[in-house]
Amino acid sequence: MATLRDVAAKAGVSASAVSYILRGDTRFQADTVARVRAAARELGYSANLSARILKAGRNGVIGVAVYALEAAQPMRLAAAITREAGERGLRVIIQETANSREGELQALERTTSQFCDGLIFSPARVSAEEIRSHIGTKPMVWCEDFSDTPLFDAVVTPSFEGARDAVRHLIAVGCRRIGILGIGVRADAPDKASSVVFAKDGNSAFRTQRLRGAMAALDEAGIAFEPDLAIDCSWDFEEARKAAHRLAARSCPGKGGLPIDGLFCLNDVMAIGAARGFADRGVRVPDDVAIIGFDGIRETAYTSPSISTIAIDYDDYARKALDLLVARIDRPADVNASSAPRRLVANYRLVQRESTMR
Amino acid sequence: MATLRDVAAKAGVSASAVSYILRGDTRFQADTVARVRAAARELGYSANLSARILKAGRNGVIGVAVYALEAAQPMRLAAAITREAGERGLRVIIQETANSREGELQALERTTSQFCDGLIFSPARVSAEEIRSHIGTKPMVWCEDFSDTPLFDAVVTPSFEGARDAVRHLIAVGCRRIGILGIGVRADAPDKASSVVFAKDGNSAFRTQRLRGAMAALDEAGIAFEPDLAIDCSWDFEEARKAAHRLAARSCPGKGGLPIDGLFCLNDVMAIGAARGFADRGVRVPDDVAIIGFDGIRETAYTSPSISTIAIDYDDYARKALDLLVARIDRPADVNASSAPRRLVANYRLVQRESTMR
DNA sequence: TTGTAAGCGTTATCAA
DNA sequence: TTGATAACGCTTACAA
Repeated sequence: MATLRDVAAKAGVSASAVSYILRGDTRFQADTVARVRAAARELGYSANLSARILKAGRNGVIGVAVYALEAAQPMRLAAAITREAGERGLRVIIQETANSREGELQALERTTSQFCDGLIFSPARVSAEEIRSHIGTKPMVWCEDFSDTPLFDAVVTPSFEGARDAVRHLIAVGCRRIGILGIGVRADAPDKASSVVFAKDGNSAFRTQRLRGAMAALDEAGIAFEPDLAIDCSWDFEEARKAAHRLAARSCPGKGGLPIDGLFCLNDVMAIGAARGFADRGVRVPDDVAIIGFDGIRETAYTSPSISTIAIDYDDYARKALDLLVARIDRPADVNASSAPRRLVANYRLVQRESTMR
Repeated sequence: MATLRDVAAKAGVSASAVSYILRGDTRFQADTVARVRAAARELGYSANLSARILKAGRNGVIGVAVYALEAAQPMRLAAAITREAGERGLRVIIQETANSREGELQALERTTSQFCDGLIFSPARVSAEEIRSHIGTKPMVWCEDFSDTPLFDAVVTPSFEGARDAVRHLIAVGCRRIGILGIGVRADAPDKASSVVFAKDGNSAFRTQRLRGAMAALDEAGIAFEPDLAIDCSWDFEEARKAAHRLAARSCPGKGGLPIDGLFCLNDVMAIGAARGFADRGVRVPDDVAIIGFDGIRETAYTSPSISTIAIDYDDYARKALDLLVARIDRPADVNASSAPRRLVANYRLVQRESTMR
């Protein structure tokens, strides 16, 4: 492939002149500029980004690490970041962490971080301090960080508010016995009945936020929170489906034998799974149980019935993440080190679909 | 971040010794090796991959370019490649091309190609010659290339065989009036009725293959191909849904007013969309129309009804793509240039689900 | 068994 | 207005 020197030789100037001119430096003579541009075009020259980041410390590439390439929500965000970055003249590369500590460390200390000006990441298995020690001064935006003493800029989902609106919506369409699917019960917690429900793993404070938002909505409607209806479930289609099977099997003195008439799922994947699980057992959605999810992944519009959800505005999320990241990338290292981390909240809206149409 | 020199200084050896030792060279004294390893660990050293590829031309990273980060099929493959590469000690980065010429060129001449030892890619808007001129001698595996005179190694989906099996299956469950959804009618083709059906865009020979496979199955069963039942449709959920609406509206002298009793969709996304479209109109799947898709994306198992499909073995696909790529990466440049491109075919199997259970 | 030195393709400093 | 030149962090002959 053509290098700077090839272009320089062809245009009859020095390599440094080519470097300057191609990056838009204006202090060269018009005909020199023209010659260089022509030579570059003819040779199909394109700057080597590895060399560029090595020397200049920047190359206009943003790295995004996601826990799974096949998970709708993180890829929705990654796609939004790619689009938004493109409009700002930045390129994006994606890497999978497989939700493992090893995968996250790989992304941090090798691949992604080394090719990029900055990272967008939602770590779950590596602490903030470790991250800092791995990436040094390289800017990072930590998605969904709710730490009290954050080390990084963050964008977060309005988990509390969104969850509250979701449950308010269920109540508004007539639900009174509302289940919550996908809570994490801490293994060492005394009992679920004490209403002390915790996230089971890593940095999933947002799960707790969603739970609290749901409980707030119940509370304001004067509906008692029934710990029995807060159902532990991993955030996964098949698990949610099985959970729905169990719910359908649970007999109850009330009507229809079903313990609930509304179900708030802490994410959309579970909502889709639960809907499928109810369909398996002849439970009608929304007639017997209304369902609402959280995230706003595309699939919620495609299922039958389609699923109501708290749709996060991922374009807004991406915009905010890039604002934060680019600000740090553009800032001189010293002032960067001394600027306090900021936390921005993404927009959202409730989308009503068939699963709560009644 | 710690560099080779930092480690060398700490261990009291030269930088080259560190480089050799950390890459497993055995000819150093045991205690030197131990000192270097210890120093590297304490400093949290990790080789800079940009520097490495710049100097050595290799860094153990594979680039995958996909047309959309939110499309199930390419991401299924990207995930499989990531896993398989991980087992071989390689890392993977992903980039989106947005199915645009500009996006594909970006991936080729900038981002992905510059950070990687090789590329896995399914270009649609850039010709083989252009690609060659952009990436030079960098190895690439072209997914779904059916060219008669290939310039690159390729892995392909068994489109003909899979499609034939799909339609054979519809026939086996009793379908006789079989629609085919998602053909591309070439704008300048004389008429569809002449059975000359072409791909509309870029390098989508696999579409033609699927169509031919379907027709072969009809043929061997003695069922005449009815051009009227070959339905043009972009490979997209909403378009397929609308196509199903139109089919449901089409009156017919036969039974139930429906012109078809089976539908082969050239990919799964359309199959899911068509199923949803039929549900919208009260057409029962599989009772009124049996549906089968192609690809084997995860979502086919999740919908209601679940969708039968030709499930491509993407793990096998990934393995084959990496075999081809790694062979070229490991080969010296000269012998590489003179080895003819190879084409491998991925495994597949038919998965029967509710949409054809009858 | 280890070190020296050149160079991968850039960018940035300084001089001309 | 332009051009040498020295890095960036690494690998790899070649010397010692």
